[in-house]
Formats: sequence, structure tokens, C-alpha cells
Amino acid sequence: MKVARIAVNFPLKNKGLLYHYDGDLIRGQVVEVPLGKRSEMGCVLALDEGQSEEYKNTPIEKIKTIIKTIPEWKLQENELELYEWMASYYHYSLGQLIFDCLPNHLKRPRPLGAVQGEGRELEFIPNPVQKSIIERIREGLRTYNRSLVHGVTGSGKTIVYLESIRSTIAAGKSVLFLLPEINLTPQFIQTFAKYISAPIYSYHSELADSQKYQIWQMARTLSTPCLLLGVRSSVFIPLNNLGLIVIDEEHDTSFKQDDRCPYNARDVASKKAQLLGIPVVMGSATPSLETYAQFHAPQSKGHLFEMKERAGDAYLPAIELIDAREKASKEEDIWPLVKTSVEAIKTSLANGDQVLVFVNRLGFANYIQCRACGHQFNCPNCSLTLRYYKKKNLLACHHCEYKDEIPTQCPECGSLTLVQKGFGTEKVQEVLQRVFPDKKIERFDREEIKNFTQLEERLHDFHSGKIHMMVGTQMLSKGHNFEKVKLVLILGIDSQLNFPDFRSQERVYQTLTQVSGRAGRYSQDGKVLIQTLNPESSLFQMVKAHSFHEFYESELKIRELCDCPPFKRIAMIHFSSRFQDRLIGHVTDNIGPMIRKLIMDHFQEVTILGPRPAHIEKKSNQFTWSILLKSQDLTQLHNLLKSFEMNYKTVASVSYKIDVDPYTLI
DNA sequence: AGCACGCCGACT
DNA sequence: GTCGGCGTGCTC
Repeated sequence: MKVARIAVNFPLKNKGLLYHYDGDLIRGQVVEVPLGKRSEMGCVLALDEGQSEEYKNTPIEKIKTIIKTIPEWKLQENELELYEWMASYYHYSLGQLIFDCLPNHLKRPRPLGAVQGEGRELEFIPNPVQKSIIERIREGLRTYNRSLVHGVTGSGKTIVYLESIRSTIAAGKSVLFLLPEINLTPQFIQTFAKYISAPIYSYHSELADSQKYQIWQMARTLSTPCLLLGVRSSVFIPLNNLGLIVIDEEHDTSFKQDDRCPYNARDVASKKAQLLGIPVVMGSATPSLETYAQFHAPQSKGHLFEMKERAGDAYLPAIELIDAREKASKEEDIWPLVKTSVEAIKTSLANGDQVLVFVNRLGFANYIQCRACGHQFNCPNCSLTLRYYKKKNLLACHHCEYKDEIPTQCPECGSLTLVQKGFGTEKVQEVLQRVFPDKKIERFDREEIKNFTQLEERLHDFHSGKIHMMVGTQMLSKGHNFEKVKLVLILGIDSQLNFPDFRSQERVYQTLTQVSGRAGRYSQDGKVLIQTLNPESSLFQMVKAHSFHEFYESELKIRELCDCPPFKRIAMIHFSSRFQDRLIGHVTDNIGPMIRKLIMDHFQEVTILGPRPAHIEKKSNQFTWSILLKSQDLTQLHNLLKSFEMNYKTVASVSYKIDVDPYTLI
């Protein structure tokens, strides 16, 4: 009997478990193994473990035998290496990681569609800036190297991507194109399908399991090049003969997975490219500070390409601030808008132009409060207020499933006066509809658009002019081109500005710039109005000036002062339990002191903050407290995390989760 | 994460 | 009496 080491699909973070086997087996083979009283999937990590110390020290009767191999699943060496890197970087179980990433086995096969690219010649010539970037990227197509294309909205990054993709495909290699949102897939396919002479596949959450499975199998066996367009999880698809990875909207938070293994697909993609020896091209109008700093640094090995102007005849829109402290608006019942904003919309609509209104929240009111006693309506399962949805006539929690009818009186004092606080897209739509009764106003948010069909329908109605104005959330800000829009109004940005996270300024800068990018791409008189209570804030001045560099330099200084990325690397450990008292006792009495001692004894470069309650301490009846770790020395940070795990003694009903490079510290 | 064992309170 | 909720311990 021979002995193999298997990464088994369960949470233990060791190097895998030992199993006996007969016959031939190779590293990367997917197998089914017995585990306790059940069976689980596993992946072969090593053979010849018969001589290892671990095998000699394990009682022979404990070692079980592999049940069977799964012939259609065998991971390639570079796939396995990527998973191994991820498991150690994110401190996650290798076996669990692999089987979280692989698609589920086929249940009921559905046909898989591909768009065949037409391979037409370009109908336009790239401008000199685009041309030189394309040329530089083309020179690096045979080796691992990283490029960041920082181009203002409308500068034509798509053409740079397109030409890089065309060159790669012409060389007989496939391309992986990562994008943050499923919503953007159709528009890219539309553009790419004209000019690329290869099949185009898209990979996203709307595909059935069987279709995902087919894409994986197609990817492994492909003999001619293809373009694969996909969301976060498509970074794991083992495309045969991959020659280029493109990451659009590099800064976007949806590249970070927040359940299971909290990986960042942008960083995983870079690692994958390194393992394969192929280039990565990233692009954004608002790169993340970390990424920009990597490329901007004097010792940077990456290529930083700047596109400072809009392509063709397009101009950047004029950005104006509107002081929302205007008093006059009250009597006219247009809150949360102010008179200046309404007038601007009126003018724009009268000119026959379309208008976009951006609001960062869903629903009608953010929360409900009793005027008499101040009681707020909270979610019984979470430490949060319930949001009011008028159309559904519900109070609902946005973290759990809780829903309730809207009460008519306060449960505390019986008062009948309940006031609606804060606003969302629904409220703004209602107010605007009252002011402009003869205009067609629709929403563009998650409540209204839940799938491709609804998305395409709404976009079509807007492009065709059937809809005059759209009120939307983030969904509106990402990548879409609206030809007839000359005015964009931004509401509710103040609440984002006051959000307690070191990245809140960066997020606001990105949102404002991206939303502004929707305006006036096709005219000289595009205008963006930002309605705010803080018009003096220097952040707005930088957005107004379209000055990413000024923002970057000023934000960088702040990051240095507060010991934040990119100056320090960060990791968080979140502890959760249904029992608040046990959780607090555990983290304050055991965990805090334990980590402080480890730091003192071995990892003095690391600093610790906490334990402290999470920003939302209770979610779905689970309490969370967190510890924040910072270090300039990445190795020490990782070694501390490893030591923490080795020394950790489990406490009943408390679990923990490590998050390396978290996107939020709350 | 599952799964089983074992302890305790509650109910036909 | 026994059903089921959940705490505890284990998985090569």
C-alpha cells in the first residue's frame, strides 16, 4: 500500500491528511476520501509519503484508503501552486479553498453559449497616447510584467484592452478579462465581439452550475485561443495557453470575496500571471492607492501609463458643488433636493437632455424614529436600524432576512407621530416625479434590476429616450456610457464621507469621479452637481479639478501619518459567537493578551489594535469582535498569524476568521 | 464544515 | 419515558 497526502475539503489548516492508495495516482488528481463517518472530496498534494515522519508517527489503523479518483478532475501544477499560495497567504484551509473554487458538478446540463467574434478591422485609429501604450504593452506580451493604465473616464481604456487582446489572440493565446460587475459583461461583449476573431465566453453568477462546469472543461481542453470575460471567481479557470490577464476597474471592491476565503481576485490574478510567466494589464480611472503607489514608486518594476484626456472630441464635465444647507427649499417640499438642483434638472430636461441622479442608498427612508420619545426601529437580529421601503410597504434589514410591516404607532410610548429619517433612491424618485409629473423617471438599483433581462430593458428604454431621468445607486456609476446625458446630480455623499474607515476619502473620491464620468461624454457642456453639507471639503476641490495626482499625494501623506496601507500591511482577525458575554470574555481575557505577548516576544514590527466590537457588532444574532494587526514587515505579519493559529485554544461557540488585506476595517 | 455522542429540559 | 436542542470532540 502506498501513501498519499491529500488536501481534504474541511477546515483544518494543515498540510493535508495521509491516505493509503493502490495503483497509479498523480499530484493534482481529485479524489474522494473517507473522513470520519462521511466522505469528502480531496486533492492529491504528494505521493511517496510512506517514508515521512508523520506517517511513521500515525497509528496504522488510523490511515484510511482513498475511495475513488474523479477522472474528469485533475488540477494542473500551476493551478495547484496558485491554491497553495492562496492558502498560505490568506491563512485558509487548502482543501476547502480548492473545493470552494471549483464549480459544482453537473446536475442538469444546459447548453453553453459562446459569442463568435467577427474579427473585423478597427473602424477607428487609436490616438497617439493609446497607440504608444498599446505598443509598450505589446512588447511585454511574452513575459510576466504588470501594467497599470490610469486613464480618466472616457479616455478610451477599452481600446487599449482591445488591442492588447487582439495581439495576444493573434499570437495564438487566450485572454482572461476580469471585470467587477456582471452588469458590465454585455457592453464589453458587444464591443469585443466586433473586432476579435475568437470565441468569447462570459462567466458570471447567472450561469447554471452545469454551464460553469462546461466552461472549466472547455478551458482545459481548448486548442485555439478564446477570450474569457468574467467576474471575480473566473480567475481560477485554468485556460489552456493563457497569454494575458486584463483587470478592468482594478480598484473595485467587488474583486474582494468576503465570505469563505477572503481573497482579492486582482492580487490572485497577479500571482497567477507570475506563475504562468504572462503579463497583467490593470486599468482604472481611479486606481486604489495601494496599486497606484506600487507603480508610482521610483523602484517600481511595473509600467504606469497615464491617459489624462478624454479620447476624441470628448471633454471632462464641469463639476459644481451645491450647498445643501440652503434654507429656502423647505417650504417647497422638495427635500432631500434643494432648489438649485431642481432648477438645474429643469433646464437640462427642457433642453431635451437626459438626467442621472446618483443616491448611495436604497429604499425610501433610512430609518424610522418616534418624534415623541426618540425610539428607533431596530432589527431584532442585528445592531442596525430597519430601512423603510415604500413600494413594498415594509421595514427591512439589509443584513438579515428580517422584514416587518410598518407600524402606525410607537411601541414604546404609543405616539402616532413617526418620522422618516434619511433618504434613498425611492424617496428621490418620488420627489422628482412630483416636481416633474410629465417626465418618465425610473430607478436603476438592485431593487429594480435583478438580472440581465431587466438591465438590458432599462438600459434600452433609457438609450431610446423613453425614460427621461434615472435615479440609481453605485450600479449607475460603473462603466456605462449614456450618450444623451449632460447632467449628473449626486446626492447623499456626505454619509459616505463620514464613514469611519481609513479608506472613506478614497471611496468618495472614486465614487464621485466614476459617477461624474457618466456625464457629457459626447458633448462639451457636461455638468456634474454634487449636493453636500460640506462644500468646503478639500476632497471636493480635488474632484472638481479632476486632479487624481493631487488627491493621491495628499491622501498618501494621511496614510503615512495613520500607519495605513500602502505604508503598512494589515490583517484582521474576527471572532464571532452567538453569546456576547462569552465572546467578550474570550477576546479580552485570552486573545488580546496572547497576541500582545507574541508580538512582544517575537514580532515587534507588528502593532495591534483591539480587540474591539465590530462596527456592526451583531449581525443575524452573531456578535463579532475584531483585532487589527499592522506591520511594515509582511513576513512578520504572516508569522504572527501563523503563531496565533498554532497557539489558539478553541472556546465553545466562538469561531474566528482571518482577513488579510481587508477592504474595510470595521 | 459535518457528524455523532452525551447531557439536559419539556412534552405526548 | 423519549424527543430534540446544543455543547464538545474528532476527522489521517
